[in-house]
Order: sequence, then structure tokens, then C-alpha cells
Amino acid sequence: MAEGESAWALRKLGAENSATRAALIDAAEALMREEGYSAVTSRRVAARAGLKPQLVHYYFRGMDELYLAVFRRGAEENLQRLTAALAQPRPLRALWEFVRDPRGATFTAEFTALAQRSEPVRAEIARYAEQFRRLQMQALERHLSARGIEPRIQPVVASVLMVSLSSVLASEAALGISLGHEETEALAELCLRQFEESGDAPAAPLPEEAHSA
Amino acid sequence: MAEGESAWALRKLGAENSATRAALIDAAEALMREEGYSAVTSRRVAARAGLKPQLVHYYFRGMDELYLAVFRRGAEENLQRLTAALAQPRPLRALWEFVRDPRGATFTAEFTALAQRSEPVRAEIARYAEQFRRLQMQALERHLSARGIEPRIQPVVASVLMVSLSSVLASEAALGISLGHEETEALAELCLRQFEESGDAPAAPLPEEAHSA
DNA sequence: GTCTATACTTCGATAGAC
DNA sequence: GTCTATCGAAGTATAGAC
Repeated sequence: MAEGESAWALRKLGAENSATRAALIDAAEALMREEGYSAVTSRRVAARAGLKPQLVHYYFRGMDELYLAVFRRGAEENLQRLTAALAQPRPLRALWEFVRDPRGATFTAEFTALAQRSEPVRAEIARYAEQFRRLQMQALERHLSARGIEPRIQPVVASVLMVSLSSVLASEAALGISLGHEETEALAELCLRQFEESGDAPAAPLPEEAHSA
Repeated sequence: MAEGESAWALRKLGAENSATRAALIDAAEALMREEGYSAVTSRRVAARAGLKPQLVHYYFRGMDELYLAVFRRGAEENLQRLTAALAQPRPLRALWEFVRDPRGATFTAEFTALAQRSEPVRAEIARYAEQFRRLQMQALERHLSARGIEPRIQPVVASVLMVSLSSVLASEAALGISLGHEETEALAELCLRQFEESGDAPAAPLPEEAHSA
């Protein structure tokens, strides 16, 4: 029986580059975005892709592996887009525009929830999140030190702040909550503008003008 | 059959104040906190409470109704604690300490994810969230106007900022992510201290000192 | 008013056919 | 190498016994 288990654990799965496999990942991602991770079952994924449920288990050792595949593909893509965005001349604004995309926020939210019941998913998210933050931090540091600017706010803190704000604004918007959003976005916009004018981090991100916005 | 449906829809459920009912809500809340909302099934909730699965459907018309009961009870309790906290002399710090509690953050995160597949849950969360924010906003406004202070940052924005930061810090910590957390918390602490000394919102929440923290 | 027995659906998974 | 037939476990919900 140990032999049987071993054979099963090591069994060969479907090819990595199979079109069917990609279709399953597509379907899983769509379902996760639209209805949350609990809608991502082998049956529903297959139905969405126009395939048989058992195929999921042919291409993936289990549901966790499918979740991971969806996450990795999305994270990889995000990493590419982020790198491109940060290479622009105004990295702080590029970063803000990037994290403001609600698609990224829902993606993150679903996997954060999923991580609570899947240790491999949790570990993978942690890995990528640190990578993302480090990338953002380093881009800001490069930008600042290239100009000899001593920032009033640490790049890593700026990164945490922007990610926090954007993800909460996005998830609240999805819930139909809007109280304070307009004012908060106006303040963010003001901070960015100040930064761009001065070339530095906003000196006083809480100016009176934000009040009338 | 329309008659049967009607009778079923209007069927009387178990008493609101039943101890059994409360035990089911307890079990559901614990499961949700520990393993996420997808672990809250009729069977598992009942097992956790030492009861039969069918009892869930005696006390609740469906799982959504159980989710709502868990949410309402938790939200009600939070509302009480928040009101007490905001009545203290230093509302901004009290608010920060309040939202920093990771228990509240995980509670919110689970229900936010759940809201994506349950419209009644979504509506209820939106209702309470607006209520929470309004309460925070009004407490800050009262505090400021009672002292004739013209704040540099709008109370509602301060509320959004603190909730955003705390919830993301909490959820990242749960995932095992810590990059930038220490620095961000140091900055928050510094802002609070400035506010308490000046009696005003932090004039420049990005001082050099935060850098060495 | 409170709980049990039971039906029916959907889940993930595996052995084996092509 | 790719897919199908099928299983046992777990899910929600209902009818009916105490």
C-alpha cells in the first residue's frame, strides 16, 4: 500500500503547456473573480471551460494545486506590469495608478481568504507579497537617491500606505460603501501632485486645501 | 404546491433566545475565525457545538441566515465597544487601538469575502460599515469642534486611513508578511503622539524622526 | 416548541478504458 | 498521453416524530 501511495503521489500529470490546462486555469480565475473562491470547485471549473470535471484531477494533483496555478499566473503577470509601471519617470504616481486597479484588489482579497485554509497558498502569497513590496520600495529608493533627495517618508512605508488605502477603497467600493472615499482619493491626488512638483515625498500631506475638495 | 412553498417559507423557526441557537452562532463564529467562511457548513457547525446538523435548519432558514446572525451579533458588539472607546478623552488614539485589534480585522475580512456570494450579507455589511465610519467621523468632529480646532485632515479621511492601515497590517501579519510593518506602525505612533501634544491632527506626519525608527 | 430520520445534490478523488 | 466511469464523503434542506 505504501507502494501504491507512492505511485499515486508521483503519477505523471498532464502537460504544463496543454491548452486544456490553460483553459481550466482561465475558468478557475474567472469563477474566483465573479463568485469567490468557494465557487472554484472541480465541477464548476470544468463546466465553465466546457470540459469534464475529472480533467481537473488529471492536470492538477488537487484543488490546491489549481489555486496555486491561478495565483502564480496572476502574480507573474502583475509582477511584469508592476515592473513596467515602476520604470516610468514618475514611479510614485505609477504605483498609485497600479494599485488602484480594482482587479488586483479582488484577486488579492480572494487569495487572502483562501490562504486561511491552505498553507501552500499562504506561503506562496507571502513570498510574492514581499517580492512586490520590495520591488516598489527599491524603485522609490532608486528614484530618490538618483536625485539626492532625503525622503520624509520611507519608501517602504509609502508602499504600505498606498497598498492599504487602495485595497480597502476597492473592497469597500465592491460592497457598496463610499463614505469618505471621494475625500480620501482627493487627498491622495494632492499628495501625489505635491510630490511631483517638489520632487520629494509630500512635505505636509494634510494641507487645508484638501478640505474643500 | 404554491401552498406548500408558502407554508414552508413562513414556517416557524426556533426561538430567538434559545441557548441552542446561541451555541450554533458561537460555533459558526469560531469556525469562521479559525478556518474561514467556507468551513462554516451545517455539519461542521453542529459538530463543533456538539449538536445534530439538522438543528441548524431548525433555527435558521438557511446558511445565509446563520451568517447574518453571526455578523449581526459581532457587529453589535463592536458597535458597543467602539462607542465606549470613542467616549474617551483621546478619541484618535482610542480609535487606532480599536481598529488595530486583529480580531476585528479577520472578522471583517471573512465577511467581505462572504459578501461576494451572498447579497443579504453584502447589504448588511454595507449598512454597518457606514454606521461605523459615521460614528468615528462624528466622534472626531465633536472632539475637534469642542476645542475650536480646524483640522488639517478631515475626520472621515482619518477614519478611512486608520481602518485601511490596520486591516491590511492585520491581514498581512496573518499571512506571515511583515516587510515595512514596523516602520509603518512607528509612523502611526508618531502621528498620534503629535496629535496628542498639539491637540490637532498631525501637522506633518512624515517627520525625519520616523526614519530612524 | 424541539429535535430526528432521511432525501437529494454536489464535492474531491481514483481506477481503469481508450 | 488523454480522458471516462464511478465511488464514498460531505453539503443543504425537508418531512415528520416526540
